[in-house]
Amino acid sequence: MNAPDTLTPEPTTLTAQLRRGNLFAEQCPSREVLKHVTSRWGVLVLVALLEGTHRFSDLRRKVGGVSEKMLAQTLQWLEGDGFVLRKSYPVVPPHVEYSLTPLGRDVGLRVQDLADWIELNLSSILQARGEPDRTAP
Amino acid sequence: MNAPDTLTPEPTTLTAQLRRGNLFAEQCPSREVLKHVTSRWGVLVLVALLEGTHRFSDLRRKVGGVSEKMLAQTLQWLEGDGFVLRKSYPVVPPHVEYSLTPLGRDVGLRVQDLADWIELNLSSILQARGEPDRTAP
DNA sequence: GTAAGTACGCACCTAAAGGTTAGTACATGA
DNA sequence: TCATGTACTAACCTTTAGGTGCGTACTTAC
Repeated sequence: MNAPDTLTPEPTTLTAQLRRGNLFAEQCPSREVLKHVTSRWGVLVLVALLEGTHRFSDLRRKVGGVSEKMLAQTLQWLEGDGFVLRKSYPVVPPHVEYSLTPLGRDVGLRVQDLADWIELNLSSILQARGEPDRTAP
Repeated sequence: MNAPDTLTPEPTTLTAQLRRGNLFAEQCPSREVLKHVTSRWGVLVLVALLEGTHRFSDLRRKVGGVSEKMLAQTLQWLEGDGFVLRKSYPVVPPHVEYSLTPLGRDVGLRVQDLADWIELNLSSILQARGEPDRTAP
């Protein structure tokens, strides 16, 4: 099942592999992107922004527990990857709006799908965990 | 700290919130599960196991860059959450097989969906990043 | 007059993730 | 006989994610 490296199981070219990205390869840039998207706050920010444009402090209030520093950093990561669009208005009390790019909406949906699944199946998971399901009646 | 508790934005009961899980709530156990699933190696292990049962060292070889320690720990996390089934045969060179539970297959599929999307759209992302797309001809 | 809100940057610090090395108890192959 | 593979654990160390607090340049509201 697990193929020794001597034989290439899939007939893909090197460039095709690079173009596609291969998460199993250690040095693949896709690992970085995955890290941003699945980071502790990245997930929550993406899901939050799926609901629409938010300002910085809106996000801060919505995502329970983020520090300002991490929120800023996460937004910069996601902006750098082309998932988030930052629009700042040069008014005197700062005003900045964050929204998702089309690319961001795409990942966001998949992340949300995962997040929703976990939320919905939480009690099953906790039961499997052996931790008595305290949510049960 | 955040969100005045005085106003409840959504008319859900406390038990419903607990049963469902709410990732935006700081102390919700779903955060833990999400952490395991979206951890650096958790993602890759889940995707790898979707292809079928693997032995420890098969996984180690397949997932580029994992240390034995982290692989073991990740597998224990996922086993603890009821996503992974560990079957050990008490033979003299140790033999252990890892596979997904039905619950695990469910999350795995969503994680794979996300992973696949990133792999496929990698070059668009890298372009958005401003990093010249080195995969282009 | 001052307290609060805005969107951060900077500096410092802790906790946790992650890596490295060694060791185990045998069996098989060179 | 020595090396290698197996599935780990324990001890130790490094790196980084993440948190805390401070400052800012104003404005609005109390």
